[in-house]
Amino acid sequence: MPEGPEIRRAADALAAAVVGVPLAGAWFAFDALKPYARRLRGRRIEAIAPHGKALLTRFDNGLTLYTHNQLYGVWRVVDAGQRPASSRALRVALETAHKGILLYSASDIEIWPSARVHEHPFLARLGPDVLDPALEEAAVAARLVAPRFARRALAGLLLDQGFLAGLGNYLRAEILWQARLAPSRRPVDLDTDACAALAQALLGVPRHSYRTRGRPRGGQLQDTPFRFRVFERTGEPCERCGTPIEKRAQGGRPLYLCPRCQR
DNA sequence: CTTTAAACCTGCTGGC
DNA sequence: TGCCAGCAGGTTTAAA
Repeated sequence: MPEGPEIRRAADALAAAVVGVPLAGAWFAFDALKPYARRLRGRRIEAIAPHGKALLTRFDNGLTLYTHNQLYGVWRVVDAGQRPASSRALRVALETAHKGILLYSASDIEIWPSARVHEHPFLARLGPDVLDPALEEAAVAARLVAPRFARRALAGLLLDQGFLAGLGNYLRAEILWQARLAPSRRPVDLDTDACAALAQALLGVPRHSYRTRGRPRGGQLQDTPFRFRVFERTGEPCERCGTPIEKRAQGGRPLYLCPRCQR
C-alpha cells in the first residue's frame, strides 16, 4: 500500500533479485496475459523501474509488464520454486533459476510493447517522477506556477499524479508541514521564497522517505530515520510550536496539519 | 476550471 | 469464532 518511496524501494529489491538473469518460468493469473507466459521463458528482465506509483518491468523481447498496486498489491521476492502460503491471490510469478518475484492482489496488470507503453492511459498523464534523481527544484518551482497548476489548492494539487507522480496522502501532509503551508494555499498566492521552500519540500521529503523509511538498508543509517511529523498524529504536539496536530477531511481523505505553523 | 462525491479494486481492523 | 461495516497511504468518473 505504497506511495512513491515504497514503490521505488520495492522495485530496487525486485531488480536486485532477477534483472539480467534468464527466466525459468513466467505465470499470470489473468486469462488475457496467460499467452505471454510462453514467450517470456528464457528471456531476461532488463529493468524494473517505477513511474510514480506504477511499475514497469521491461523484458528483452520488446514487451513491458505494467503493474499498479493501488492500495493492496504486494510484491514478494522468494527463492526459486517457492510459493509462500498466503490468503492473497497470486497474480504474477516471474522466476529465474535462483529467485522468484511474486505479485499478489493487484488488479491493474497489463503487458504492452515496450516502445508504446508510455501511451498507456495512466502513464501518459503522469507528471515527472518526484524521485527521479534528475528532477531539480527549479523545475518543480516552475511547474508550480505553470498555468494548469498555479490556481489549484495545494491539498488537491499534491495528490494529482499529473502534477508530480509518486506523492500520496502521507507525503502530502508531511510536505505541507515541512513547507509551513496551509492546504488551502495556491501556488499563485505564494511569494518566491514560499514557492522555493515548497519546491524544496516536494523533492526533499519523498527523497528522505525513500532513503530512510522502514528498515535501514546496507548496514548503517546515513541520516535520521524518517518519521511522521503530522501524519496520523492527531492531538500530539507539533514538533515546532507545540500546537496539537489536527485531522481534517480534505479531498475525501484525511489530512493532518499544524493549524498554527501552516498558514 | 476547480473541487467534491461516489464508485471500484482488495485487504485489514474493530465491533457485535 | 464469524460476519459486517468502515476505513485505507489509490484512481477514475461524473457532477456540483
